Amino acid sequence: MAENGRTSGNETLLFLTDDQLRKGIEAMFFAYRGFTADPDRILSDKGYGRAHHRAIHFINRTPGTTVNNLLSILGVTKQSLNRVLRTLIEDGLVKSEVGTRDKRERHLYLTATGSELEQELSNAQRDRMRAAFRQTGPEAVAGFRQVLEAMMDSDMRRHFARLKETGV
Amino acid sequence: MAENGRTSGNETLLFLTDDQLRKGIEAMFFAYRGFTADPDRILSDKGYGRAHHRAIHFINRTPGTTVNNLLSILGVTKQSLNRVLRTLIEDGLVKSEVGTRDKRERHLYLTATGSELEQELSNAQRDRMRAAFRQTGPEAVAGFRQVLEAMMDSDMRRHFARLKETGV
DNA sequence: TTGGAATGTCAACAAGGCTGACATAAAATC
DNA sequence: GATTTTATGTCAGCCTTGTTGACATTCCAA
Repeated sequence: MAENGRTSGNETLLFLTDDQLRKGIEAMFFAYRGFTADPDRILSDKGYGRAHHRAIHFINRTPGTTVNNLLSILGVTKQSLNRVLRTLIEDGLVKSEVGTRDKRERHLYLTATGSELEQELSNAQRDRMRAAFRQTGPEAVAGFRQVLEAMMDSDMRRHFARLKETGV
Repeated sequence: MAENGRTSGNETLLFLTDDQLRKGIEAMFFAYRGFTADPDRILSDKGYGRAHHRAIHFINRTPGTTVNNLLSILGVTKQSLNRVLRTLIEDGLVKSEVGTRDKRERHLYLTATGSELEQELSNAQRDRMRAAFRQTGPEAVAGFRQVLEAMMDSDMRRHFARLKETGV
């Protein structure tokens, strides 16, 4: 057994028992399904998938971002991202502009149509998150955010922290 | 704009601004990657994927569960689950027993080998969760769990609640 | 000038979702 | 007893989204 909920100082930490940790794990599993359910529905109507949503979300968040930066945020291969970007560009949701300083780079932006879809997706996702936040209150929300941030890999935490500063 | 962080009663709810909600959304995205990262590494070494992990996890949690029950927890099609179960049974990680009362049903159990893998996976996942819980403290953990539960679809919340009672 | 970085593209493949169709056995119902 | 429904398995085929490997282009930088 890896953990019994007690520290060496004999202080009982009930929230660290295997049982509590398992509940946290299962909560993450079930909640993530809810988290993606609404956008998934909207996307599948339009012939897109979760990968398109992710690309659209982060292009919206950091307009003009390069492909490489997006790759490192999304953690996929360039071939995989490229397939998604190609369809989004073909469909006129994303535009790709050759860099001025460095012409190798492509800077990515949402078009008006792309922004519309982004709004639709993020409204749906925010609605659910808002309901959950409202229902549980600010202290729960603070805890929620703290635990999630502590659970990230350091690379992802870096991206998250950078995005946090870019407020609306 | 869908939300401005104020109620009709003019009470400012800073944690409900679009910006706060967006941070919650991005936190979920990045944290889920961390959440699955360690098991994914272990699984890919053995030629399995996340789908196998999910099956193994819930068979371990409710030994003797039927295929139908597992389907409803996992939210996939029987064809999809069957493919995963078949390989797990062939590889001797899961055993399937015909029901005694209802002989149409198959009851699923982990074998000793299956239990070993389950332990390895859940230890890895718990290690990360434990580190995050320890780092943030019991109040944050309580909030984390509350918000996640509020974010679930009602079907999933039902499953979650049922599993919660089955303590270790 | 040469090396390396950023990007794109082509091909092939795998996991794991999906639908639809069909088979079987057993339970439930009429 | 006959019929219908349920639980499960299986086959075939499709889609999305991930992977690796190979190769071309462009262009910055040493």
